[in-house]
Amino acid sequence: MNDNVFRAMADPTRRKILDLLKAGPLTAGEIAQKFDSAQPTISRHLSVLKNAQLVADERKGPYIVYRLNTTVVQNWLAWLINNFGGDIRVQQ
Amino acid sequence: MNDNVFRAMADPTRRKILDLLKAGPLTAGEIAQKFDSAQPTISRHLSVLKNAQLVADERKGPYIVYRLNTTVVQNWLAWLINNFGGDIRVQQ
DNA sequence: CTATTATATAGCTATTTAGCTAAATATCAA
DNA sequence: TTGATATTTAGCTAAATAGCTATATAATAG
Repeated sequence: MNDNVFRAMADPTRRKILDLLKAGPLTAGEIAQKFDSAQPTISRHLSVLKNAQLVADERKGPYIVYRLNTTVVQNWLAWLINNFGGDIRVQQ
Repeated sequence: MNDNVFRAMADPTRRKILDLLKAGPLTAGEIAQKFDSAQPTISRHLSVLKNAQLVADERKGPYIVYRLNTTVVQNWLAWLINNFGGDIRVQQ
C-alpha cells in the first residue's frame, strides 16, 4: 500500500536513487557505482523501491535496467497533498 | 533536517495523529484515547513528531496541548513537489 | 560446457524502533 | 504538604532494517 512508499522514502540513500533515476533509466550497476555502499546493499535498496513500486525493472540482456515509476510517485504526492496539503492546490 | 520528517511520516500511527490534529489542537491524553496503544507509546510518537517539528506542544495547566505545525508540513510538501513532482506546480 | 560479467539472495551483526510496564515529573486542589 | 491527574522518561523485549561478505542465479561469449 501507501505504507511501503512511506517506508521506502524514509531512507536517504533510496531518495538519492530516485533522484538519479529522474534523469533517465539506469542499470543496477550504474546506480551502485554512484554510492560508497557495497553492491548488494544497493541491490536491496532497489528491491525495497521496487516493492513500493516506486521503480520498475526490466532485464536487458545481462543488465537490469531500473526506471522511475512516475505514476506511483505522482499518486503518492497527490495523496499527500490531499491529506496534508491544507490549501495547497495543484495546477493541472 | 528533512530526514526527521521523512522518518516521522513513515509510521502510520504518527500520520494518523497528524490527521487528527488537522481538525485542531488536542491534548496528549485526547490523542492517546483515539488509539489502542498504551498511553506512553503515543507519548513517544508525539515526541518523534515534535522532534521533526511537525507538531508543537504547549503546556496548559496540567495538560499538554499539541498542534499541527502547518508551516513545516507545507515546507516538506513543497520540497517533495520540487524534488519529485515532475511537472506538478503549486498555485501560489 | 566453461568462464566471465551483472545482479540478486542468504546469512550474519549492529542499530533502530515500536511496544509494553513501572517509575518519575509537573500541575493543581484541598 | 498530600493526593490526584496528566504526561513523560526509563528500562526492557521483540521486530525491523541497513550494512557487510559469501554465494547463488542469469545471461552471454567463446
